[in-house]
Amino acid sequence: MNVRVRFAPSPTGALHIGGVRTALYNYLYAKKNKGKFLLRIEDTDQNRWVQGAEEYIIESLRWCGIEPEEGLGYGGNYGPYRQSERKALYYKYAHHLVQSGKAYYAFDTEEELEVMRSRLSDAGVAAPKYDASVRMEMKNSLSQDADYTASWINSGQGYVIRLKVDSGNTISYVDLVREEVKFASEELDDKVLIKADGMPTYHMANVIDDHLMEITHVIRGEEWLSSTAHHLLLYQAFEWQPPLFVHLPLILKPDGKGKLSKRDGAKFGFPVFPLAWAGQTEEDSFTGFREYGLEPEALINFLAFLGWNPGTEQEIFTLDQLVIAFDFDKVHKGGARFDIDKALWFNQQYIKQIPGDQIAQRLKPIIESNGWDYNPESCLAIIQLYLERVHKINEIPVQAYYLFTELSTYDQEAFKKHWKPELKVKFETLLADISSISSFDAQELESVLKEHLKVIGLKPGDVFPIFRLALSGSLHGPTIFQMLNILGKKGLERLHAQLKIMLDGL
RNA sequence: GGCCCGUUCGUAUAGAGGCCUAGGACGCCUCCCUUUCACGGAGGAAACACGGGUUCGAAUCCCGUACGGGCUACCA
Repeated sequence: MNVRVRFAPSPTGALHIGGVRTALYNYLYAKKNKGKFLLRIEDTDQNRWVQGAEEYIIESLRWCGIEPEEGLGYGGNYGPYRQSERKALYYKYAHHLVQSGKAYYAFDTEEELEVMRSRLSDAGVAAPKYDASVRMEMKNSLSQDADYTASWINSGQGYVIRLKVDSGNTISYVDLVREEVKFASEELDDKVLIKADGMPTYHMANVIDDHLMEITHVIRGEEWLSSTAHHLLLYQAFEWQPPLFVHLPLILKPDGKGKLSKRDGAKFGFPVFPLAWAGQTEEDSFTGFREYGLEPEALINFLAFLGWNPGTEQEIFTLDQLVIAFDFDKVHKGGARFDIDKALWFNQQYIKQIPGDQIAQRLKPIIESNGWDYNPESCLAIIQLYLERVHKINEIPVQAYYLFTELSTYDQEAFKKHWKPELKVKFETLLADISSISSFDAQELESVLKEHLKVIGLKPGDVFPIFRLALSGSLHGPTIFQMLNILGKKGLERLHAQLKIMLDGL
C-alpha cells in the first residue's frame, strides 16, 4: 500500500503541543512506510479563522524538523489544500447525497432546535439529538413535501444538509491502536454536513478530502474517536473504501485533570506551544518551547515518548531512529501527562552533544544584546564549564553572567555565615601575596593558591567559600580556579574590591 | 445524564498466562567523588485501582464496580 497520511489542523491560533505530537506520529508513520506526509488546512469555520495561524503551523513543523512534503505551502497534485478553497466541491458531494436519499435539507432555526432539545430532555431523554426518532417532527425535506422544500430553498432562507442516519445498525471498525470499536447507530445524530453559510462541517470536508487525497491512514487525537462512526457512515453513503483509523491518546495536564490546553502554560509554568504566539491580547499571547530554550530534537524525542515507547531501554532517539522504531502497536491507549522535568532531562542530554563553538555562535547575539563583550575564547571556556550544570543553553548566560560582565549582587547571608572576622588579617596577607600572580592556568593557580594558604595558615574551607562569593556572588558553580582562569587579572581585582564591599556590608 | 475510551511506582513506561521477589528512566532520598554546585558512580523509598471469575498458575484473559478522560454544536 502506498501510504499517504495527513496532518489537518484548523488555523484557529497557535498550534498546540498535542497537535505537534499528532503531526509527529503522522510524519513517523509516513517515513517508516516510505509514504507521503501532507498538510491540509481545515478552515471551514470562518468565525474561528485567525490571521497568521497557517504560517505559524508551517513554521512550527519546520522548526521541529517534521516538514510535510505535500500540501499547503508544499504543492502537490491533490490541491487545493485549504478547505475554504474547496467549498464548491463539498456542496456538490452533499447534493449528490441528498439525491441518493442519504442526506436531506433541514430548515430548522436555532430556536426550533433548542425547543426540540428541551422538550426531549423534559420527557426524560438522556441525550436529546436530531435523529431518526424526531426527524419527521422537524422542518426538513423529509417531513415536508417537495414544493415546500423547493420554495424554501428558492426563497434564499438558510438551510443545512444533514446526514440521514438510520437506526438499528452497528458501526464498527478496527482501530490500529484501540482494536475493535463499535457504535450503535441509535446513538448517532443526523450530523450537519453543510452549514447554513454553505461551508461543510469538519466531518463532511474531512471525509471527502481524505478520500480525494487518497489518504490511507487517518491518524488523529482521541477527541475524534466518537465521530468516527459518522465518518464511516459517510464513506458508506459515498460507497467509498474508508481509510484505516488510528486514534492517539491525549496529552493531559500535569495533574491529569483533562487534556492540556492553551492556558495551562501560564498555569503550570511551561510552554504548551512550539513557538511564541503573539495574539490580539496579552491573554492570547504565549511563549513557545523555542523561546523557552528547548532544542527541537529534544522536544520531538520527548513528545515521541508521550504515548509511545520502543519496547527497549533506549530513550535517546534521533528523528531517523524514531522513524525506524516507531509503530502503532507500541502506542498506548491511555492519556499521558505532560512532565516538564523529563523534557528538560532530554534537553540536557541533547545540549551536551552540541559542539562548543556552535553553542558559542548561538550565545554571541545574546551576549552582545546584553552589552557584554564577546570573546570567543573565554565564551568557549565558559560553555565548557557550564554545559553540564544547565538544562538549557539559554541558562548559561544567566548563571554564568559574572564571567561575562561585572558582578551585580552576592549572597549576603552566605557571606555572614562563612566569614570569620578573626581571619581578616590573614586574608589581607593572602590577597597581597597573590596579587602578583600572572599565570592563570587553573591547575597552576590551584597549587599556587594552596601553597600560599599553607604558608599563611589558612584552611581551604575558610577561604574558598569567601573567594567564591567574591568572584561569583553565590556558593555554587565551577571551581574558583576555573573562574579565575577565565577572569584573569580582573578576577584578582574583583577579589579585592568585592571583599571590601562585603566587609563594608557587615 | 448518555455513548465511547482508558487505568502498572509521583511521572512517562517495560510487561502478550509461569522468565515478576514486577524491570529500567525522569523526579525524590542516602552515600562516594569534590572547597561548593553540577557531572559521574553506588545504593534506597516508591506501582499492577477494587471485587469476582477462568486456570495447576493472572499485572497479563472474562465480568462487574470504582475512578479518570473524550464526545455529546450549523467548533474543529
